[in-house]
Amino acid sequence: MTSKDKNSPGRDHDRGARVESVLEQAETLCRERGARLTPLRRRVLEIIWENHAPLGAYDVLQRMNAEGGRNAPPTVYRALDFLLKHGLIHRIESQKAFVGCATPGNAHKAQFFICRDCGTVAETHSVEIGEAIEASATRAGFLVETPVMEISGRCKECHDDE
Amino acid sequence: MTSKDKNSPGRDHDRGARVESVLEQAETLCRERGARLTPLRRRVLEIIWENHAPLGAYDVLQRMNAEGGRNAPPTVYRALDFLLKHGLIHRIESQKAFVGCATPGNAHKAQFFICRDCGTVAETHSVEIGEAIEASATRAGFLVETPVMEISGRCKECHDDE
DNA sequence: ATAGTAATGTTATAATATAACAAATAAAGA
DNA sequence: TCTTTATTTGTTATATTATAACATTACTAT
Repeated sequence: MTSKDKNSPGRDHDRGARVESVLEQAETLCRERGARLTPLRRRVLEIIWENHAPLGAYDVLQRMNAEGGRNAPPTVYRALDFLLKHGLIHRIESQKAFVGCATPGNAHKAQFFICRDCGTVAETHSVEIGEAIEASATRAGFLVETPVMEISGRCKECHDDE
Repeated sequence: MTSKDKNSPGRDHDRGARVESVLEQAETLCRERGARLTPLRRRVLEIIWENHAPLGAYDVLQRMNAEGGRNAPPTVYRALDFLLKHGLIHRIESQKAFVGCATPGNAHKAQFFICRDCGTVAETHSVEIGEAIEASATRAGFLVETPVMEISGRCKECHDDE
C-alpha cells in the first residue's frame, strides 16, 4: 500500500454531504410520485449510502439495531423492496448486497464495476454496452428486459496500489 | 400458446443424445487435465444438462436422492464447485442456479440470455459486448476480471407465442 | 503394502429470504 | 371531524441457500 489505506475517508471525504443530497433527492422523487419515503425507508437508504461498498440485508439490519432498534428481517427486506421498486437502490446479484443508485428516477440499464479489493462499485450507463447487448439479442430474436451487468475486477486505485 | 407447450420435448427432442455427448466431452477434458470426473460429479453434470433450465443446488440434490441416494448438501456443493472450477458449468447469479457450459474448456467471458417465461438459457460469447465492457473499464482505469452478464427477457419462441 | 492425497460422508449450523397474520398509522371520503 | 380503507410496520415462524468441521473411504504413487 502506498499513502492511504483502502476504504479510508481519504478516498471519499465528503460522504456525509453527498448522502444528505442523495436523501433530499429521494424525498423529492418520492413526493413527486406520491410514494412515501417513511423514516424507516429513509434510514435504510441512508445506511446503504453511508457505506462505501454494497451492504447485505443483514448488515443493514445490524446497523439499524445498533441504535437500539428491535427490527426483524422482514422490516428491512420490505424497505429494500420499496427502494428497489422506486429505483433508489440496486441489488448486486453476485454479492447478495445492495448499493445506492447513482441516478435515481431514470429507468436505466446500468453496469456495475465492482472492485474485488476495496469493494467500491462504480455505476455506468454505457450506450455502447447497451447497444452491443441489443445487437446480440436481436440476432437471436431475444427481447431484452432486465440485464444484469456486474463486472468484478480491480478499480484504478487498488490496481495502482500494487 | 400455439402448437407446442413451453418446456415440451418438441423444443429439444434430442436432449438425451446431446447430454451423452456433453458427458463424453467432459470426460475427455478432465482426463487431459488429470482431473477426476467421478461418478458423483458426472451424475451432477448429467442432472444439470438433463434440465432445460438452470437448476438450484437443492434441486440437483433432490434429483440425486430421488434414485434412493442419501446425499447431503455439501456433497452436491462440492461437486458443483468442481464443475465450476473446470468450466463445465456456470452459476447464474441472478437465479442462484447452475447451467451447463456450452463451450467447456475455453476460458471465456460469456453472456447468458435467460428467458423469464420458459427459463431457457442461451450462452453467447459476443466480442462486441466484451469490447464495449473493456472500453468502459479502460476509461475508468478499471481492470476487468470476472464479468457477470445475465440478460433476462424473453426468447424468440416465448415472445412469438403471444 | 503403505503412506500420502483427494474425495466423500455426516452432522451441525450459518446466511439469506419470505410467509402469514396482527397491530398501528396514514389517507381519503362521508 | 369521524370513520372507513389502504398502507405500513411489528412479530413469529420458517423456507431456502450455503458452508464449517471433522470422520471415513478410496484412490495414487511410491
